[in-house]
Amino acid sequence: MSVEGQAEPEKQAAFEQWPDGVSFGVLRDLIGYALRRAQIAIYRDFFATVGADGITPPLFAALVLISENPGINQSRLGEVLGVNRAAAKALVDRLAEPKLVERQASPSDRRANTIRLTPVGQARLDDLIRQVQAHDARVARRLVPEDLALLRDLLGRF
Amino acid sequence: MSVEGQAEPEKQAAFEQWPDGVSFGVLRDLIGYALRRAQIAIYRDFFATVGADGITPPLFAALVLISENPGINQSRLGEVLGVNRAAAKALVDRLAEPKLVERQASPSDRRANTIRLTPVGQARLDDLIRQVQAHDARVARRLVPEDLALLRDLLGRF
DNA sequence: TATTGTTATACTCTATAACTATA
DNA sequence: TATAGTTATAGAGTATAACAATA
Repeated sequence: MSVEGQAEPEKQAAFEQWPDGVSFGVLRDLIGYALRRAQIAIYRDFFATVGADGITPPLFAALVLISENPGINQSRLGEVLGVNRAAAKALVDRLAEPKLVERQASPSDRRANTIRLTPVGQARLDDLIRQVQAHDARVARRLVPEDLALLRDLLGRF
Repeated sequence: MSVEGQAEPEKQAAFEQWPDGVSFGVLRDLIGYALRRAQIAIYRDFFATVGADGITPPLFAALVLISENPGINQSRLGEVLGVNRAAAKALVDRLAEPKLVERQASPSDRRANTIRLTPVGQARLDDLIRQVQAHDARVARRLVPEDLALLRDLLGRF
């Protein structure tokens, strides 16, 4: 029921994995496209769960990697995440702005920064990890542990 | 060997699936992150194969769906692809500009456009399908058919 | 009232290219 | 020469919000 004079916010259409009544042609046979559709479904759940904090999947991954590898530099962080230096800098900027991470001059290489979490960042990450784990368990709820192990193995072959 | 006065274009660092020497912490256990890494690897191969034509994975998917469902309207196309109306319009615009698809007024609903491939678009898609199938087979080269069937089933459960 | 398409706007993600400082 | 970080720029992808036309 809409309040007079106020439009309802438009609801996002549900994402059906393979809707009926439409032909997918060759897309049905492409494993890359099956992966893409699964990813869309997972991202939607991620944003519904974690997104309110402004943390996106790439930012979450960066936070975890910085936490696990304190003192890592930006270029290496980018390599590990699969993005270039400029993109890695953008990620670190977005985490540094709210003071979740900080840059320090590297003692051994005056070109490089070392990146590490602040105490606030670590506390925040601890919370985020709980949220993301709940999200991950929810999207994988139809997979038993053996399925998950198998899936992990198969995905590792790309 | 660089020519004097000309810098080499910077090479993109290779994307190792799970590089050694760095700790992934909780990321190692999140199935959503395993999916994300597989997707990064697949996208890189897609762009190396097909990207020169300016066709991206979402545009390719839209082309196939329009081909398979001629006369589909933009809103429905968006629903099927998992994007909203505005994003669906942007995709159709990008395909209509080089005349791969065309909009026609719907005879039954004067609000709606029907979208279909042009002959040029269909010929182009036929070529693209060949390229994308080769790409898909290449990225899945370490998976036997039974693995692929299994993977498809597992991905369908998200 | 609800839906289709459109427009305006904004943000994330990512790349390329060129520059500075160091190595 | 090569590498780390930075800056400027650009483009893809996507969302929200509001509007007009039509259902």
